[in-house]
Amino acid sequence: MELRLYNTLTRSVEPFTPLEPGRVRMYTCGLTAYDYGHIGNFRTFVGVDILQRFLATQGYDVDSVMNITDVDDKMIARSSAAGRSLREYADFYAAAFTEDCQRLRIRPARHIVRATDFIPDMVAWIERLVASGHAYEREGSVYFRLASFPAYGRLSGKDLDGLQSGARVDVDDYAKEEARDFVLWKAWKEGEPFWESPWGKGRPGWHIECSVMAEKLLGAAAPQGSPQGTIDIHAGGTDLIFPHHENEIAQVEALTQAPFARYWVHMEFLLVNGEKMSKRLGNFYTVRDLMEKGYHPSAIRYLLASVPYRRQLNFTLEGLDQATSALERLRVFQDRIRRTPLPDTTDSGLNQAAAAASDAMVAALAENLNTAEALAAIFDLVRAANTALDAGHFGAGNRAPVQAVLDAFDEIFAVLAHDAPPASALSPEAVNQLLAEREAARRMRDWARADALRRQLDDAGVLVEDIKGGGGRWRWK
RNA sequence: GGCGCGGUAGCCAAGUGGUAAGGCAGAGGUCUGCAAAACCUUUAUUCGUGAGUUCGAUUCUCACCCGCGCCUCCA
Repeated sequence: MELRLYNTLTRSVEPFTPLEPGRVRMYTCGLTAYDYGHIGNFRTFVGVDILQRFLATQGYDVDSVMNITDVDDKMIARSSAAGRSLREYADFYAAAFTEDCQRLRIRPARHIVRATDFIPDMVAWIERLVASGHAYEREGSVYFRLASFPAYGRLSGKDLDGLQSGARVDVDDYAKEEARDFVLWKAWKEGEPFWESPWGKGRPGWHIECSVMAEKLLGAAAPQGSPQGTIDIHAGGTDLIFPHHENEIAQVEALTQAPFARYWVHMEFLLVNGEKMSKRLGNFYTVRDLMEKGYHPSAIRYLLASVPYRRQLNFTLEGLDQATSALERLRVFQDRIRRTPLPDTTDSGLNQAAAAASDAMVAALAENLNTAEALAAIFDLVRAANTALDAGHFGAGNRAPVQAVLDAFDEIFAVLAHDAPPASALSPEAVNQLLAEREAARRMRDWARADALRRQLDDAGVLVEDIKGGGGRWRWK
């Protein structure tokens, strides 16, 4: 089914078709590795993950790149304050980022790249910008000459004149021709890490990193006959539209004379108590914070995924509780259809409902990734199937079709598998031992002992459910 | 001030020019030794406010009110 995507460039939902049939070249602005990512950051990455997973299920080969910025002002300041090298510091938070992505089941981009591994490419690109008159050197720094790129501002809808008058002058940037010009290469300052360049020691500006890595790994692979340098999708958080993505466009298009990206996809913000979650405001939760409070990464992912990406999501612990409960419903259902002994029959109406749910889910996702509507389709099927199970209509012939819908759902949402149980958890053997004792007590109608054992298991995080006719099941809470 | 997103039940949230999906929570019931899970019933005469267009608007138009974001590093 054809995907329709909102494109910031045109401010409308458009049918998506990649330049090269069957292959999507996509770049996502990742994290600056100066601290743990918070769940606001991960909202964007879960959104991107869902987009990429959906494209994959539609048969596309998704050639994706995500960068990790490993040199910037904050990192330099923090790493030196911590008495560690920039590289060491970046490695630590890059590893933490990878770990959090795994917990949240974010599939890694095909290429995860570090800015400092591409410095020579950045220098070369800046040299070309200087040579073509789009950039100039001042006192060892290089700036992009905005006056040379009239198309600036198209993505964000910014008025250039307004920018010019409104711009504040950074103390570092006194040498710029115009206040609105942005830095491509920063001259070295005492005590900072540096790389050699034609303009002396220094380091790249933030914006040039993404442009150059995207162009090297994806733009250069544009298919025959299409504009060189053009990629299919560029994604990131909405706050990146201006100035970051605007600057990226300028840096690339000034040289290639071709569109940098055909679709710009921006994920809306996560709010906390009605305000943007940000490191600066200090109102953030990391995945680790929430895990310490007993929440599961899969529930975090569910919450982040359940609100369509173009809508601001106000994060609350109550919302996370709700997500936990909703997800539990899906898991219990999956357990139920896997484990319940079924009669050798088929409820054909139910299989039709499964097919309808599957179609509705795909259609919802195809319409600009409407995850809320996709979930509704799944819950409709869950209720229909539970009703059939209760009534004894759910037969062996229904198991595979219904499970297939859940599998298709989880291929995108990736929430059904259980999280790793806590390290302190009882071993499965210990759990089974206690369950067996409880079963024995129940057969003896020793309810006091049975209930005590159930409480003991409950305290250890194991939820016990009896099944009619004897036996039971359990799960981690 | 400019640009953008949004205001739908207690909470989260979908959606359409024709009379309100789904989830969570609550209440009652069925089932259960008791639970849990599941199922059934129930919870918005109404979609920020006002006006307009229309046979009919939550959905279109205009105005206004409110929340948030970007305009500076930021997912």
